[in-house]
Amino acid sequence: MSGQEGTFPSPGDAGVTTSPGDLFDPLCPTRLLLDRVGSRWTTMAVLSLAAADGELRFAELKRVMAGISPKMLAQTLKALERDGLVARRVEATKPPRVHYRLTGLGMTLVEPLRGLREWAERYIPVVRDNARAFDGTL
Amino acid sequence: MSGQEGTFPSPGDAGVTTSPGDLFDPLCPTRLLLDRVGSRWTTMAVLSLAAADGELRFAELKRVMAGISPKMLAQTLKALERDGLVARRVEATKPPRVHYRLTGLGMTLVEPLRGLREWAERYIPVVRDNARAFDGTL
DNA sequence: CAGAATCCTGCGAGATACTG
DNA sequence: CAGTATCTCGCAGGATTCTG
Repeated sequence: MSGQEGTFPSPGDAGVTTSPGDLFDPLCPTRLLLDRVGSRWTTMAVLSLAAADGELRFAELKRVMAGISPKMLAQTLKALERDGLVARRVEATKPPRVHYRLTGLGMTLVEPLRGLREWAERYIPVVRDNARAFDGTL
Repeated sequence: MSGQEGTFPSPGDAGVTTSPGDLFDPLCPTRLLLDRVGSRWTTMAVLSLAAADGELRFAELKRVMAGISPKMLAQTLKALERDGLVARRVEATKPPRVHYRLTGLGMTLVEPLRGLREWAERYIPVVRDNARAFDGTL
């Protein structure tokens, strides 16, 4: 767990692929992203940490992300840490306290996510109406 | 296959909150969005249709979305049509031709998606490096 | 408190074959 | 060509229990 923290890219280096069909390719960036962010828990964890605007402990996250099992939380956090999106800080007290926060990299993900979320809040009601209408006329 | 509500032991708090924690709530817009767009195929379909900038036929989509089974394609398209994101046009020829295109609503989704995609193309390499480094120092 | 280990289950999703 | 119908299997993900 060395410094995957400050490991920022040269913003200049470009994408690998640009055609959408490559989503099928396991190496396609967008596919890789979806493999991670496609999960509810991952997204929720990032959004929760972003909302906290600082650190949250395991139990706090567990409370905020109502309904998540400790297993899934640990798993989700580990994946995020592995990817360098979340940083883990252990306080070596007798009952250990572990704090999680978004890394700089993790924070860059918040904006695109917010875009999705804004879309959802604006249009999902329409989508629900569509779906109901569609079902009604079946 | 109509309503899938009630699967959750909704906790006592009946909140109309907008905090990210609501992703747990089956009614949360963002959750609903993730349930749809979280899937690779759905995203790929929208992106493919957006890239085509017009209509695509079933077989064309099948070709573009390499590797998808007819079942998954039909399923994905039906869901998108149900949500009003994609429009279906049937040409009643002897071998029927069916065309799909994004609706106006569907097009509004492209931008947020593009945001995600740009993030992916810029940062996924970093993420991969982080993951490899993380695994290496395990 | 933070997590690891274990068991169990539903259904997401692929492959295949068939029909209008 | 544009789908539907079936079967199967993997594994995500929930509940539960245990430990440092």
